[in-house]
Amino acid sequence: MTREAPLLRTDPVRRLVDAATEAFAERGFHATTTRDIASRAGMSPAALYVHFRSKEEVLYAIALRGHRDARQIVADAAGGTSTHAERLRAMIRDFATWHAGEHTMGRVVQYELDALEPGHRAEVVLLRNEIEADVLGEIEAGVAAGEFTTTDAKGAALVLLSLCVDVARWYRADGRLSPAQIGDLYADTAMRVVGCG
Amino acid sequence: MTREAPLLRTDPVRRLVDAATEAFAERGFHATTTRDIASRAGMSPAALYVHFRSKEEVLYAIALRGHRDARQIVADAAGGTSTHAERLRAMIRDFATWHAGEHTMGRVVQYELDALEPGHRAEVVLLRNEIEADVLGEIEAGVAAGEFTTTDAKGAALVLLSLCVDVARWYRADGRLSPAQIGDLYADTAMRVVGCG
DNA sequence: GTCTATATATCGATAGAC
DNA sequence: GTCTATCGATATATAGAC
Repeated sequence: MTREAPLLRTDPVRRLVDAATEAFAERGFHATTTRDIASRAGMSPAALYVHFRSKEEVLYAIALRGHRDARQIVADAAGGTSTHAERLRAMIRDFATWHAGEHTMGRVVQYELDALEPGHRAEVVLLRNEIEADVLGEIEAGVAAGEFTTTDAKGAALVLLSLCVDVARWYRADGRLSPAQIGDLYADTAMRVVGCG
Repeated sequence: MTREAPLLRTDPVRRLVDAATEAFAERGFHATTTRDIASRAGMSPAALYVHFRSKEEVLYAIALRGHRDARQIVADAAGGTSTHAERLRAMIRDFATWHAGEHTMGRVVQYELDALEPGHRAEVVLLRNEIEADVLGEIEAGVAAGEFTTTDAKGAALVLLSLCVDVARWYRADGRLSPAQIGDLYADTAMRVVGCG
């Protein structure tokens, strides 16, 4: 059995990425200084450049991790249940819950993409397209199976994805609804939007 | 009859506000330089400070105008029709259409508020609360009148307002849907969400 | 009220010791 | 791999001529 990697808490790359995620979410990419990121990670200003070539590369690392996590959430929710209604419910519930619980990551992932270099941005857009295709595919399958009555599957997919993403904008930890409650509200809303039940 | 004000096109304050709105929407408040704003308005870097005390004051002027416009859109839509369903339809349709057609202003209004100084921010939040109260009030009135079947008026209001706001994030002029089509899609969605028809 | 020129501060990124 | 020190570029905002 091989040795484990160093503890996550002491992994400098992980510490820098986590620190940058918080900073970017609070103040935005352009308003965040590399000094601030390094300081939050308990390092000197120069330490960031040992692990990343630029501030933009830190954002790229965050965007990749965030989109891969989100994609996994949706893909996992799509498996394991039988009806299209239950699958769509689970997808929207978990995607909305993720944007609430991980709103710090979500805010960076959804609102700082324009700060990525074109090549990095294009890579991230591919992951976004996969998530959108997952949701649209489930709606269209439900319509084909007679579970949903909507005549505008694309419109319904647009509405539901937009709703989930916007949770990252307005969610506050001290608000009225918990992430799980938001997930339930949005799953119910999804059923109404596609015309189910 | 008194003289008219100077032509809008030559009003330097208006030119600076319009230039700043475009710049903030494209690159964000912090990434926009005062040189860029002045240059877009056809002025020297120093000219901005003749009309505004700081870059933040330009954002404040934009945020006030944007929120007042949006509030007016919703208030106007709430008048002139008879049923609560028609009123809510009109409110959501026009609010969504505004965020599409005025997506440049909408993006600044919805995503750059954190850059405002606390006092200015508080003022703008008051206007936002009025819009939210308008929508929630209409839903609750519709429920009381037996037009809507939802048992969660606050949840429905949250969902509908979030949907409309997020249009400013994803809308592109070269996209599949026109502002009017988005308005119709969202008005239909509103009826499904509150349980009407 | 607009300009040119610049004061002052701070940024991203690098150099070199350890 | 982390640090201190700093370079070069660029930012907001101001001074003073016209």
